[in-house]
Amino acid sequence: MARGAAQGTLDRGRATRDRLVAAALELVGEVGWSRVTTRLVAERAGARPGLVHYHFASVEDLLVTAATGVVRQMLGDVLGELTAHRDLDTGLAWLLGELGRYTGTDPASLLLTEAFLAASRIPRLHTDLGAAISGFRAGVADWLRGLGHTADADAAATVLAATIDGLVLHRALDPDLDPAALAGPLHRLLASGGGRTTT
Amino acid sequence: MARGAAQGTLDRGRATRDRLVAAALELVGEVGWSRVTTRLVAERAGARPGLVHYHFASVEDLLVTAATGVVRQMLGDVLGELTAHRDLDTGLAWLLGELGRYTGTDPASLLLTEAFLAASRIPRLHTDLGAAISGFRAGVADWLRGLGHTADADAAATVLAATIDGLVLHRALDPDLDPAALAGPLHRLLASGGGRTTT
DNA sequence: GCCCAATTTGGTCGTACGCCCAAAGTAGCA
DNA sequence: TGCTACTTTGGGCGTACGACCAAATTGGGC
Repeated sequence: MARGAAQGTLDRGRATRDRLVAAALELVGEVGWSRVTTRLVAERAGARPGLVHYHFASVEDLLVTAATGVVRQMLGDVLGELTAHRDLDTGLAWLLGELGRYTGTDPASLLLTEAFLAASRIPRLHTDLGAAISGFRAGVADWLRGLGHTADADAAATVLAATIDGLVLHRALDPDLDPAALAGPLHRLLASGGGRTTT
Repeated sequence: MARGAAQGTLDRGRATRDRLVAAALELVGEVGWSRVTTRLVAERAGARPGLVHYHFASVEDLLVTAATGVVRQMLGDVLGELTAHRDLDTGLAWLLGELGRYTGTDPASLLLTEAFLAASRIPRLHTDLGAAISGFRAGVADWLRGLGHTADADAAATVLAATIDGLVLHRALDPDLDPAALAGPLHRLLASGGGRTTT
């Protein structure tokens, strides 16, 4: 669809395509996944409606492409920064601070939830998103093991990943919910020592 | 809109209204909140499209009414059964077993997530759902305090509530995710003792 | 057995949608 | 400079939607 010829023209097409993707991402957060339309994307991207169907097979194709890319990058960035911390306290503090930046009602938070939901009805998105989440969990588990968590790093990482998304969800309904106030319970969750790890 | 007259006719109207609500709930899970249409609800309920706008001001009004009712009842039931357990171990085991019944792709799970998402764009739903969640958290915190959790019951309850919804979300993408395997970390999370509760 | 309010019917109106396509435009390459 | 592939334009087709309403129907109260 865009392969094997001149360079400059290809670059122009790529730039337009990227603008369409960016516009789609904004709109998913603003109006919701299923209310993103050909004409809406085109208007936001400063293009004609017909262009959308030149670059993408369908509106759904555009949305899946956009969502997969941005979620993968988001999870990758968080994992990279989190695992750069060499102890649980500072890592958790950073994570909770980062979580505070997502109010649950901003476009990025909504996009994440919309993508989860859409994945249950779109096989390709289901596969790609599942792989991204799985990778995130594995990375967190490795980080925990590196910090000396010997008992159930995989389970702890799974709970942490779910909790993060759950908090984004709940913060949308309760703006007063402060992630930083949850450090105590979460620290216990991620610590492997304590009185009950094997039984 | 349906007040102050004969009984039998009112009952008939109520029954029809209930059928519309039930149909709407099913469809939200099947096709998604924003793809539920007047005609779809009517067909599922075995009624004519015009009826929807006799009983409800709009399709959105119908969806908000339906979702608020069912989520409130769902949270109430879970809270009631959970707090009936008099120790952490059996309570947590029951909760994780119950969680196993929601695959994340069944209509009930999807409805919950759809409602969360829709609440960010519909003020009335935002208010009602926020109150329901807040009540759930408070109930869980009370339960924990009753079990001797003295340090940070509110924070622990908040994390637990978020984790539950997060797990429903993640299970939709990963059917192999077994809630029962997460008892260890979650038990640490909810226990108040341990080595780090005050600092 | 009649009356009237509650309920249901069946159809219409205007709008917006996704997808498609023929034609025009644009820019590297020979 | 002319060729060719890539990109963009602008409009059109068929479909489905939400909302609305006048007329018909139903059934309990008098």
